[in-house]
Amino acid sequence: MEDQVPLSERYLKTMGRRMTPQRRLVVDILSQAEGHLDATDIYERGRRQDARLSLATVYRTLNILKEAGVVRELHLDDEHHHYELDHQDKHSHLICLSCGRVIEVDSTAFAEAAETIGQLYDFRIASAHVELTGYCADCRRKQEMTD
Amino acid sequence: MEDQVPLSERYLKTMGRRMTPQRRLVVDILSQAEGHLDATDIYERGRRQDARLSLATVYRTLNILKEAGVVRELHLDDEHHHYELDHQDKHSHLICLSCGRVIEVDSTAFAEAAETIGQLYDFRIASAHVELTGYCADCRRKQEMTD
DNA sequence: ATGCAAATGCGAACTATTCTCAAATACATC
DNA sequence: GATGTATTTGAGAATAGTTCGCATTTGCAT
Ligand SMILES: [Mn+2]
Ligand SMILES: [Mn+2]
Ligand SMILES: [Zn+2]
Ligand SMILES: [Zn+2]
Repeated sequence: MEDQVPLSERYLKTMGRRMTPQRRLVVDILSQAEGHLDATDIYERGRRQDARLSLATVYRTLNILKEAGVVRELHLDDEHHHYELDHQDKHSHLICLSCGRVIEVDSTAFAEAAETIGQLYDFRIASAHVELTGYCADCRRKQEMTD
Repeated sequence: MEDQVPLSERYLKTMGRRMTPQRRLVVDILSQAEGHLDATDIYERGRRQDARLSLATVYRTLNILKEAGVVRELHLDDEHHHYELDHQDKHSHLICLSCGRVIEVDSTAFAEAAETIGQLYDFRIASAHVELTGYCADCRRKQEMTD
């Protein structure tokens, strides 16, 4: 689960882009992260290793990695985006509209369906992203109590 | 395809919220729209029928309708959100990272998988949203020509 | 009809993200 | 290994989507 860096470098080269220490750092941080990081999280962690890293570079890097299909941009809430590496095992997100909790679920079935659709529409899928928004069991229970 | 209004009203009541002319108007605009509207689209169309409608109300209404599961918030690009009614036939979006084109595809299969997952995790799904980002056939062709 | 919590409008405020541009640097080529 | 150039970076200013504050209005339960 460590070295996503060489792989990412290949993706970048394919797009005619360069590998830089800053980009290496962002990929590295994402590959070591447990959860979903936002741009500021990445920026703060990055500064610990490179005190001159700028936030603009973080954003630029994330956008490039997104276009390369290396990174997924998540819309877990409306405040800002979160990011995760797109390689790891296929999973999707259940997002509770009430408490904001994010439950990760396996989505092998979704991934297969996506594959089929991609072929059907002659569309090269870089990233398949399923968001199921709704209400978790806890919140529904609380809801019922106030009725 | 017309009167989504009574249905929406029921959803609102369930959440202890009121039906207002402004909310009626937003639902009505969405139900008559062909494509995906952003907040400003809705605001401008709304002003034609109610010259005092405010943009803040449009945003507030969309957020409430989203929580009620009446409206889906789409992340078609990074500029702003787009919205569509969540009732109509199940479909998903292929979003080209190069040209921004949005292709609508049937996703009955996705919807069924979502249903199963919801039950498995005891999660009441309000909205299932599949975004497949990647590169459309046209853009891939253009890409190859510049290599 | 009455009362009150909820919703609206307006502008100001917030803040995530992008832009600008001079300085630094990756990397293809020699 | 040195050179040249297109790419990338950092810093801050600028942009723009979205939310907030508050006085006023209004839906709707009683
Ligand atoms: Mn995840
Ligand atoms: Mn659509
Ligand atoms: Zn919840
Ligand atoms: Zn395209």
